[in-house]
Amino acid sequence: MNSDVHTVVIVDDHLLLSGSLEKLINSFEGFQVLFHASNGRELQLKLKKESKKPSVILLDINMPVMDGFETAEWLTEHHPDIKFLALSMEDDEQTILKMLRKGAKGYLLKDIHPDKLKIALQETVSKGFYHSDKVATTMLHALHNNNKASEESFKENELIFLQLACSEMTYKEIADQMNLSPKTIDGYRQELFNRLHIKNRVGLVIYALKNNLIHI
Amino acid sequence: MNSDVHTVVIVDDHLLLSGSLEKLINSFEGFQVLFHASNGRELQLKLKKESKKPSVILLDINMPVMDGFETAEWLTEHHPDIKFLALSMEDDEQTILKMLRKGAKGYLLKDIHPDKLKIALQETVSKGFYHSDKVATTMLHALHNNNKASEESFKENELIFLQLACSEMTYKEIADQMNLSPKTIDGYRQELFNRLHIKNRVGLVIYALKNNLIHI
DNA sequence: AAAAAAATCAGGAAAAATCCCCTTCGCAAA
DNA sequence: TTTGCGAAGGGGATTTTTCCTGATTTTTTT
Repeated sequence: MNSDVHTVVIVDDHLLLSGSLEKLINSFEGFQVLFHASNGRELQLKLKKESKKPSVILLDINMPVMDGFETAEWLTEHHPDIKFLALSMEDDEQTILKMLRKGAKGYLLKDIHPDKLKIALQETVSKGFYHSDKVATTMLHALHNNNKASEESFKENELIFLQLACSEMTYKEIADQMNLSPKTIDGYRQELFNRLHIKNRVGLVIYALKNNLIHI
Repeated sequence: MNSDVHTVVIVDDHLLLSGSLEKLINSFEGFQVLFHASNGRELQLKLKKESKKPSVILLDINMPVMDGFETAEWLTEHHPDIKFLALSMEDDEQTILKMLRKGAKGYLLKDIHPDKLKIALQETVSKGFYHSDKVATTMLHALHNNNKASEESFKENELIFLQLACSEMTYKEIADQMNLSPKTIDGYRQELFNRLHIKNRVGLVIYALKNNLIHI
């Protein structure tokens, strides 16, 4: 294994994808898969054990135990020298931006052509980042109307309320759970209805689901 | 290409998965990928054009244009000699049973180990089917309490109501839409609450989402 | 055709959700 | 110091949801 071979680590809970992805990447000239992990926790352990550090990490977002967001934070904090690319099926703006803000050097959708993956890996090691046209467009779009971003950014309590609202709890029960007055909860509700242009609690649930604010 | 090589076709809209899966399958002794399709419609066209018929088809469920269910029906109808395995991330009982009823020779979860895929392909060509422990258990479970199945089977109007209830419409508006009295709608609601053990409309929405009765 | 079962619809009431306008408090900017 | 702002909370009214019980009509079974 000579020194100009770049090593890759795959973090994904779908064994079939990570296993076959390994075959694909090993077929790319100049790239070699070092190991897999099926979640962030496992990645932490294996990085500690391995003496060799990977050139690039392919990081899935939806994983059990420790998901892509947490893992991205940890990587940026503890291994700022290792570049990582997010790899996900979600193509919504919020998710993409969130991963890029957490330090991802690029964002790959799982339905890209295998050749694109090769290009992404090559550019990541050579230029330090890779942004597909779609992601670049998304970033521009986000910059362009960050006014709309305010509509879709939530305060901590709003997020908690949002998640509890997507359950069978009554508002009174939610108020108890959050140690707040039912009237305060009513305030959160009204504010969100206005901001998101929705008419009732079902709309709230649908919104939260569509925007990956909760997952069921 | 000698005659004891079994050919495989992959139907999946995630190019990255199907592309890398091809590498994996080609590395299995005795197996060779014939071609891909990214949905059922494309499969139809390519099967017509190709003179060679595949031994096995790996069929994803969630696809645009023509999904796995439709494709399974078409295959069973027009190519009963081609065996196909369902390949999906959904592990809920309803989906598994639905695919098996439509003629799938097995059901593979996308998080299986690559070695399992090899075994599945081998058993499918040799024995004609492959059922993992998990799927076998699910089938037994389904047979065991098909009473519960009645809990989870819906009449036409119940399904329509369920879908409309997952919107911002009031029950009165739903009644108008369905040309029924609001009191009838109230009856549907009450009946579903009892049968599904849920307490309010949010529970209904969550249930519908979890069981793929609607998709947003 | 008669009986049974299922679907549709109603009355009435309590609980929850929704809406609108208002007060207080703390904190920070002017 | 005053002014302004946002978060927490309140009063009170209306609409919608939820629940329970019973009646009528339609469909199915016998």
